[in-house]
Amino acid sequence: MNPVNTNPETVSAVKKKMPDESFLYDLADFYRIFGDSTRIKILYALFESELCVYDIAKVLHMTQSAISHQLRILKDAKLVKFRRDGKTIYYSLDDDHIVKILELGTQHLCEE
Amino acid sequence: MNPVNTNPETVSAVKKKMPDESFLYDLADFYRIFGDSTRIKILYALFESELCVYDIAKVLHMTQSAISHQLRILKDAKLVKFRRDGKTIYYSLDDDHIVKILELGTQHLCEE
DNA sequence: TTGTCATATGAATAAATGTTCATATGATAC
DNA sequence: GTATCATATGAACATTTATTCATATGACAA
Repeated sequence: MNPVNTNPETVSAVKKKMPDESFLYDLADFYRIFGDSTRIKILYALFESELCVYDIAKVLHMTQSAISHQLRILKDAKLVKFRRDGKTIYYSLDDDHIVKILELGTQHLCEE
Repeated sequence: MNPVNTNPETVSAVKKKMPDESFLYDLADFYRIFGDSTRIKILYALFESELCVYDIAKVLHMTQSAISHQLRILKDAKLVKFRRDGKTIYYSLDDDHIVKILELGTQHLCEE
């Protein structure tokens, strides 16, 4: 049950260099947002043009409520921003890193 | 219930430029792997050094079984590779994009 | 104010996911 | 062969999470 063939020096060396717990949790939270196809689709849609909530729903063939819930998550993570025009609210991408992150993921997928 | 103030031309234009459904699902699946703190920790640990399963468990203060389950996911996604040395199996990072992706996430988190 | 449009949100449900526990596999030493 | 070490895996459980439905909010028009 208790392994013997381990390397204690390496373990403590790696432990020392590990980032803070809280940072690693924040990082995982950040990537989790990209880990849902609906949110990925919203980001790709907004990559082309700012869109109101109902138009995003039409592009994705989903309900307004489902889109609104996901936009809230994207908004909290500061991945999208919005502006109001009368009754309509237009959403758009809020960060240049997003495009780069999506591109790197694409690269990884295309090299197999 | 049925909104009137939408933009049909924009909707169809965005629809045309949207990537394939299957690609977007694959992309979400890829990012979902980064969206768990245990897997993020494993990746950061391997960033320093190749490690056997039980030493990863010691670094993260988790059970061997939990680590092994997560390594399977990372292996299937081709984010880690392994080599056998006798009874021991050493895991290491398998892709340069991983480091870049982790760096971009870090940048995003640090600019708030 | 009243009515309508656009969006947001709370509760409920169903599905996905991570960890634990027990056990299996696979390699080495005797 | 048997025993032991290192890792893998299946099933069960608990937690998280995405969508739906109904309803609330908030802005504009009449």
